[in-house]
Amino acid sequence: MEQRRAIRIPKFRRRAEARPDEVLDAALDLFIEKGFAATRVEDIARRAGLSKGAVYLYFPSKEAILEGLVRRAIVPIATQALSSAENYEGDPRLVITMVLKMLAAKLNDPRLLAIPKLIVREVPGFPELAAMYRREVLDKVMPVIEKLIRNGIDQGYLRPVDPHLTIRSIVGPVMLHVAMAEIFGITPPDGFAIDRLIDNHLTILFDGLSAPDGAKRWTSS
Amino acid sequence: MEQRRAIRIPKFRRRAEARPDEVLDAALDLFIEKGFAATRVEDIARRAGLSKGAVYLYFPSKEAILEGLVRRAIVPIATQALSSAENYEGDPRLVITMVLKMLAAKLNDPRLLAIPKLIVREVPGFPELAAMYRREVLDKVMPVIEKLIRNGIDQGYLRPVDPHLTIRSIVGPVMLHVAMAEIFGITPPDGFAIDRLIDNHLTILFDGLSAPDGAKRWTSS
DNA sequence: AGTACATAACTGACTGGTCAGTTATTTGAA
DNA sequence: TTCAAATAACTGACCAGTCAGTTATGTACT
Repeated sequence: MEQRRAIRIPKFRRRAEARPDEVLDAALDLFIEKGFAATRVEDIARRAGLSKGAVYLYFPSKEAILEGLVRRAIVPIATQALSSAENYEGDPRLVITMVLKMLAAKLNDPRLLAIPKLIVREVPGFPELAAMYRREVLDKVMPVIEKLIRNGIDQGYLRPVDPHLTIRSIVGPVMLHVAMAEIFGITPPDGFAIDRLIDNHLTILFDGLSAPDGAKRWTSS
Repeated sequence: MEQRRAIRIPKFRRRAEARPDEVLDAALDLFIEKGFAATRVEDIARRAGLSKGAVYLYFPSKEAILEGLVRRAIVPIATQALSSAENYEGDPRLVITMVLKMLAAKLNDPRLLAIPKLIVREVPGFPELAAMYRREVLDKVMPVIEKLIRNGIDQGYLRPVDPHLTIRSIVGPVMLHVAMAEIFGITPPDGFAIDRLIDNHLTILFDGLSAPDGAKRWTSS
């Protein structure tokens, strides 16, 4: 009808392979803003420049959109993290430092941070989501870290700890830092400060909280 | 259960001060089971032995039920944790150990664990909930722990770390352990094992992950 | 080049069901 | 007899998913 000048906006695009990604982008924006339950499929459609019906040409249900979203965001990160740590032989503290810093960088991007938030939030009503995340990410990443720790112990870099449980000691503080900032808005006085957090955390993680002088080695129970 | 003979179950109870608590109990059960959004007010009423309308005699809205629930569960715990740690002067590692074990015990109770889960889940659609939790719990508990750490440093028990950030190093691993078990069903081979986790965590927290021999003190960056 | 048919891409009104909150009415304790 | 306590039927709004119809694009034939 009206194409004013040179450029025309095509209304249909045949072979529209880009569409699913556009829908996913729009959905992520809205899920971040209002959460899964509170965003209507029609809103997603609108933002993607489509009608509601068209969305259902690409995704069978609203949940499928969420699942697609998570899968798209997750898989590349998991493989990246894996490549850093796999087949590494040396001081595991170097890899742990690297991986944590990489993780922190990722978590600075709101669009990536949104994914774990969505998972945590929607799990009760959508268990397959957690199952997928576990299958695609955790079941791949955790064994690698575990092996890293085990090697570190065998080679005398680390004290003999439980490798499986120690994963929580490595990652937990970072997660809690993010969660506190996100959920309760609790940050250090100088802002999010994730780099300072990681430095502080690594110091404690590797060398312990106890003062070296006068403090006997700690024994639990 | 049902009494056939002498005693009769009064159908109305005037001045029913017990009612709000009964509604809260019922609501908690259902929120644990299906989450906030998916439980209907009528279900809550039914389980409390009331009609839907009656619930609205005691609570102005569904959200008010959630808020009441959280407040009722939270406040006693916060004060209890506080009394353990306040005005303590001595090796802070003892208190930290105690508080973590107490925390772990609490988190074993599904009805208590449900509260933070509900908060995390419902924050996006109900920010006052997070604000309340922060006001009533975190803003009271965190400064106490921070002071504990500061004292520990001053008295030579602990190395000089950032007290505010170190809170995450203390609590984070426990939280992550719980979260992993709850959300993804990931536990050690021998079950939830929170006690073993805490032992492993405290060892690392106080004495560090590094092997004492041959390993130079860790310096970040 | 123009015309006709084919089909992929898309639309938006509609349906069926759900559910928070309201209200007219009933119950029973005092 | 009175009235707070409780009920059950009702209202209004919402929204995921459907589908009959529309529009843009491709193709084949002349």
